[in-house]
Amino acid sequence: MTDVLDLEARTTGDHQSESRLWLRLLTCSTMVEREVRRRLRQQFNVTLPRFDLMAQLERSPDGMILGELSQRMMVSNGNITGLVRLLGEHGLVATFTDPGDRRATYVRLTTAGRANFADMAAAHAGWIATMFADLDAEALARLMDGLGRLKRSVMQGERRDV
Amino acid sequence: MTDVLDLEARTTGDHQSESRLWLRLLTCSTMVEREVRRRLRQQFNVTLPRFDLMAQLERSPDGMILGELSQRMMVSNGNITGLVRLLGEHGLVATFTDPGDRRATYVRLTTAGRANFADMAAAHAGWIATMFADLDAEALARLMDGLGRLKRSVMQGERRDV
DNA sequence: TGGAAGTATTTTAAGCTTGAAATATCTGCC
DNA sequence: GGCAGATATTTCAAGCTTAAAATACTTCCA
Repeated sequence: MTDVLDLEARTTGDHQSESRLWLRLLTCSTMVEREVRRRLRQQFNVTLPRFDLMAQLERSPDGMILGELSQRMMVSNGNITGLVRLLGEHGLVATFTDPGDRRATYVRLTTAGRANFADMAAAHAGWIATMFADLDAEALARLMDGLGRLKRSVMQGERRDV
Repeated sequence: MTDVLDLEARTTGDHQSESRLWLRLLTCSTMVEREVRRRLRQQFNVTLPRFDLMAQLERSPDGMILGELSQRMMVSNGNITGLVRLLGEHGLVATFTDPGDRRATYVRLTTAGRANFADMAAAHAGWIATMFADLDAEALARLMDGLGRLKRSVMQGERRDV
């Protein structure tokens, strides 16, 4: 049904649907992110990047190398350096050098960090559930699937790029 | 089929599906945004916030008040002040005070700004289309719909909040 | 009229983020 | 052994972003 229109689009360079979808995706993500930032600050006096870093560490009880953290969080190495230093000063994470490779630094949550994060994570999940409340299980599943495809599509493009 | 599980989830405070969906949404949005930032910098030597601001102005040929810009871009007022000053110094936007309300400042694209933006916008649409290339028309429509619901759901929650 | 409350914007201080250059260490090969 | 290239991290300067306080102007109503 849309084949003719698709062909038209590809020849004339009309990319409206994609651009509009991107705009909406960005709007959703910004709205949720702003709200999460606001609540983290108000209720836990913590910033989103610090929360995100702790969330990554929570999944690796044995610690994680800085570079891996940087990859997973999709931010620069220099960024991680500063965040880890700050969290370290607050006693929420601890670092140690890999004895087998003295270039590498491992980070892990301290006991205090883990307890602190558990509180925040529970509240966080609640905020998200509230914001997503009007989506039923099927809508959630559909979105999950569509975004999965999008993720693969974007990664595919990046691979083509290199 | 999922009713029992849903009930279980609501009683025990399990919000996994929502949290996982949020994580995936954030990943997609970050990936696309990073790529757009990179290309804007490399190919046009411009930052994403400046591009976004010009994109807003492009839709209002007669100009827009700073506060409206701030609302539409979902950023703080102070942020807009700085961006507009910078773009003004580069001759891409011009500002003038509303004669009827001397508190308000209008901004609009200059001719140079409009021309500059047209180039960038065309390239931008192409990048997005490439990144979204593996999604057919139906997948695009489905995502558009799902994100529309999500957007309304989040806004609903914010309204409840006040 | 006068002033209280509201609105538009700017300023400020603190923190995040980046890309690129610099530093330190490791690995593999001769 | 020793050196070239790869890898892990830090430093740096520039720019973005925010919330809150300050400034400037407008509106409304007694």
